[in-house]
Amino acid sequence: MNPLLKKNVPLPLYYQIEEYLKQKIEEEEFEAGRMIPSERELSERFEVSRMTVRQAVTNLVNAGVLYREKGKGTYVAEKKIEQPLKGLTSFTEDMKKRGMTSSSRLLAFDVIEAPRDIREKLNLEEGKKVYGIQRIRMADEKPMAIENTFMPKELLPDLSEEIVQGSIYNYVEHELGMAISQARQIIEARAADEEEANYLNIPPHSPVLHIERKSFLAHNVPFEVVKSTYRADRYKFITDIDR
Amino acid sequence: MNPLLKKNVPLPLYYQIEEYLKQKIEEEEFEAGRMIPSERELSERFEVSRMTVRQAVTNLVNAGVLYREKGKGTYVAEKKIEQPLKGLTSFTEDMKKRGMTSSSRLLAFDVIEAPRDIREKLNLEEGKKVYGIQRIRMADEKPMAIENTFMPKELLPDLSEEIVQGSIYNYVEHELGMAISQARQIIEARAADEEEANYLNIPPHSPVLHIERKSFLAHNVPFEVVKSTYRADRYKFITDIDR
DNA sequence: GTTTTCTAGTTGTCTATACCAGTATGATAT
DNA sequence: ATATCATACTGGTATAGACAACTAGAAAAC
Repeated sequence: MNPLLKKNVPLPLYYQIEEYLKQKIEEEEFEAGRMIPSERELSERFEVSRMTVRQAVTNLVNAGVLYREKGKGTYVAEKKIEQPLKGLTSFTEDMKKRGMTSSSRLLAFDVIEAPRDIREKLNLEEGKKVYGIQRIRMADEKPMAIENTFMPKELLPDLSEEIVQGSIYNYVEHELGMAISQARQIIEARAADEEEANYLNIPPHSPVLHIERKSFLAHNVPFEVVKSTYRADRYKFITDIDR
Repeated sequence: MNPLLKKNVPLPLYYQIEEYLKQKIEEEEFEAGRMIPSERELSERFEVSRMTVRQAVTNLVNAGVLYREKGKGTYVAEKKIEQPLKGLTSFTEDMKKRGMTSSSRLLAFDVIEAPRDIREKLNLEEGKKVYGIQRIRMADEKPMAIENTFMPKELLPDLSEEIVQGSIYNYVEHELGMAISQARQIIEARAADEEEANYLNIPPHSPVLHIERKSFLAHNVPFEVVKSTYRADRYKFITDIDR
């Protein structure tokens, strides 16, 4: 029996071939732009039919790991550019990816009646309470952003300052079992007002990057509105687009 | 011969089956959440082998149109929510979506030796030529942004002012048959310099939104670098995130 | 009535084969 | 030297069948 594949294991052969190919690419035995063995070659080597090899290769082509050229061969694709901000990242994760340490100073943790714009953005009725959390976010010990977070009290009845000091997203996803599925961000340039300039330790009227993020749970339930003001001299927003 | 498929036409059978299924879904003969005929049923109806039907269905599953449940059947997926600004949009499309008319004033259309930063971003060797295109972008007849586009001459040897006045993306995709697959954008806030303020008709040192976009063709071939400067009082950047 | 077993139907995996359609290369004819 | 052709590769499409894994419901056993 061919020792390359385990035929007594419940893993499909095509899946094992996928793993084999991915590993060889990882080990750079098959390099980007180089051809991998042909389908017929692989089918002989693994002692499986060519259709089985094709299933493995097709999956990797769909995943963007390989690409085929008719009459020529199948090649290893260039790695996709790294997705720094794909998905939702917390400030902490974001700074970590940028190679900076992050810390934060809690300025306010209140339960307030939702102001009108927040109420509308969170689809709340008049009089409903929200958490209003204000923090200074620091990167490498220096101020990076002011962050104002609003979340409906009814969705998180037991939110505390301690939890806020840790990872709110972690708490929501793992403790409460709610998944944040989508978000929309609106990004604009502004001039810092006196208060912002003061907190961020920059001259008044300096340009700042203002980001408003609205996050949704499953079924498009609004979950939070975060208004952030970043120092423009320290922060650039990066976003990748796949078509 | 089975009249449902044209066997004397160069279109693959699996492709014709895909089209058939998509049409039935479009016509709501197969509704969301409802089961489509089984693979065996389809293979009999079309008088093709089941593997051919599977190829069609697999493609639609990968495209998110259908989903399979082992032992039960194959179902029509719910339509995805429309992504307003997902994907790469041209200035024209962007303004259209925002309900504004767009126009543009060409300030420069040059072929120049690539400056160092552009050369590095486009992976070009020293001395290679690039198009340098400068435009004022107007929305509702008023200045909205300054746009500086750089594209390698070798990728588009026959680019002309006329093409630039139209849709470059259209030209690239449909005339040249190259597909733009990915892009990265870096967004930051700045204070407008004298020249920018002048072109955009805003006070000097006003905040502006600076967006640098780098687009890629297939296989991560860099295709263009666009540096845009938007009036912050008129433009907000919106981005949606799916997890 | 409740539980278990059977059965028919579904998708999942896999084989062995065939022929088509592009590509590259070397032999051959000009 | 330069075309042209033959050939031997590559991936693309398609067949007919087999058995496995899973689901739902009907039939049988209790």
